[in-house]
Amino acid sequence: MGASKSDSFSVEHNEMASLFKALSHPARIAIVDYLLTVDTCICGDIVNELPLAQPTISQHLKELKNANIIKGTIEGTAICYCINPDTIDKIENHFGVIRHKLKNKCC
Amino acid sequence: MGASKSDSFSVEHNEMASLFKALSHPARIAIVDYLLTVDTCICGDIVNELPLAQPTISQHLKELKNANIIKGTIEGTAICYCINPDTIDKIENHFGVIRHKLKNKCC
DNA sequence: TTTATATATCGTAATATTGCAATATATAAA
DNA sequence: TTTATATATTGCAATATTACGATATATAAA
Repeated sequence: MGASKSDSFSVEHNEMASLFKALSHPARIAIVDYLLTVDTCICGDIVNELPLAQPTISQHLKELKNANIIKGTIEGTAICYCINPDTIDKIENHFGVIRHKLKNKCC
Repeated sequence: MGASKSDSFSVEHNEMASLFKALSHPARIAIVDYLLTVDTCICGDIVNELPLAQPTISQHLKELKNANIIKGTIEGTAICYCINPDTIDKIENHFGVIRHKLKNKCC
């Protein structure tokens, strides 16, 4: 085997797992962090910020985009990336539910 | 290649990535969800709840334990698993910081 | 049109993850 | 001690991820 049995789980569980998978690599955490640090959304220099080759960064950006964690809009030759607040909401909400359920627990 | 270049990233970025990696599989999301659903922490029946073989579940539980997302204490022959609220705090705090930074952004 | 710059895609090697059968371990009950 | 029950570990095959060189694409400037 090796493929995860995603068909066996609920849509919601799969959705949350996909979101977390997109955030499960330090380079992608660093990208999100960097996008939040710079003042504007015009971010053509992610490649210079991280110790990875350009194709590798492009691949990580694609995964973040596919997971709807970031959005990219074309600005001339560069691409402007920024965080998608809706997805952050979704994740925060997930932990809000966990927090709420934890309140009624023995530990 | 294939191994992620974790040495090249900050300890904090690696830590957050590890937490998300532990949550990046639908079975592990389902386990956390189930632990929050049952009334008590005595949870010997996770195997019956999920469509996976016992060794597979054991492996997923181990990953959640290694990431400090769940704790397990021995209760006779069974093991009592429950969520570690401290780790939930850590993740919520991470998104709190993101949320705060997003407030000062253009998009 | 040519050149420069920014990003994406392809192909591929190295490594990691997933899932499970078989087996081991450990405690409780008989 | 023997048997039953619960969980962990081992070993391995199938698949996924990571990283990057080479190359493609696309827009801007010269």
